[in-house]
Amino acid sequence: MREEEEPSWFARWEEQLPPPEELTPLSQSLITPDLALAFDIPAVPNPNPTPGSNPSPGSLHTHLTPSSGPHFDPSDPSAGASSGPHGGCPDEPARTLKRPRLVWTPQLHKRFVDAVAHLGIKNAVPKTIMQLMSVDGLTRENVASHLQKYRLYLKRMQGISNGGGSSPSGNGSGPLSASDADTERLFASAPVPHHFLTGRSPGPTAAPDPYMPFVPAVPTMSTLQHHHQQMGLNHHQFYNQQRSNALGQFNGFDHHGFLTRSMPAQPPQAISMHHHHRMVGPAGIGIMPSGNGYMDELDMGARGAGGARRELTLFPTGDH
DNA sequence: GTTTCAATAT
DNA sequence: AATATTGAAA
Repeated sequence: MREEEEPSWFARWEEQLPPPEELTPLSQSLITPDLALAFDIPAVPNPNPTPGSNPSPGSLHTHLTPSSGPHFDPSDPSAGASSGPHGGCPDEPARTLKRPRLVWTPQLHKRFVDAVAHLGIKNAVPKTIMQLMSVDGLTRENVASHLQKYRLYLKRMQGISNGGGSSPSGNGSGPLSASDADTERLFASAPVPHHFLTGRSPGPTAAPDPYMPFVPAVPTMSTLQHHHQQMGLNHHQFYNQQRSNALGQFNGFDHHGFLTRSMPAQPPQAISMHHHHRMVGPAGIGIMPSGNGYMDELDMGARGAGGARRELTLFPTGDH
């Protein structure tokens, strides 16, 4: 890809090759974890970082998916760093990397619900929701998938409130238990705007909902979707985006250096806020005595007192 | 061509 | 069960 090659480059082609250790992590991504296991490749042996000290399950981030995707070999510090001084391979080999599956933490879900609430159910489509949430690393399909499930949940809720006395789990025949699902807990962790259930949208004439979360002026479709390719972002969002770039490009880990070098053990998956709060729970598993079982420390955290919204990211951060 | 949505796959 | 991926329809 560079045109300034010497005539005899072929004599020294080896020099261009990256050191072996830079190649290793790639192999991990090229084969599925299953295959790796099947062939006894020690690629992904131990996702378990710190067994000793509980990373506090009550903690806000660090929801490690038990069997999440690519793991970055902790023993390979220089992994993924790539593109040395030569700049041989400038960027994102990561685009093709399979990203770990998203875990919808209550915080994430909260943003989701807020976004949906402000768009109105009619305008709430994956792309728009995603934009409003402005969580970097979050993809449209992530949202689409969640939205699908959320709609089912809402439908169930409607069904209950109208007709029957069945539990939200939709199991008509079942007793009205609180459901066996985590889903219930997750969805219960965020208030469901009433108009969601009535199926109408909070038009301009609608009664003032208690929802006026972020973005002072509710961005309309028109507001959102112009600007060039990079997508319509309102000023707030644009601000947020630009410092972490990505969104469009992301797909892999640009932040590799950090990921692989600094905190190999950090689940690349969890969601983190850019602040240093710590729900230091008692040694016991973090069970918050709140009604719904979730602390919503971030409910306030999401919005700075000054109105500035903190960035939410799926990437590991220095958050310690 | 892009995005949504429901179905289906992991 | 939770999320991802797919494919038809908008």
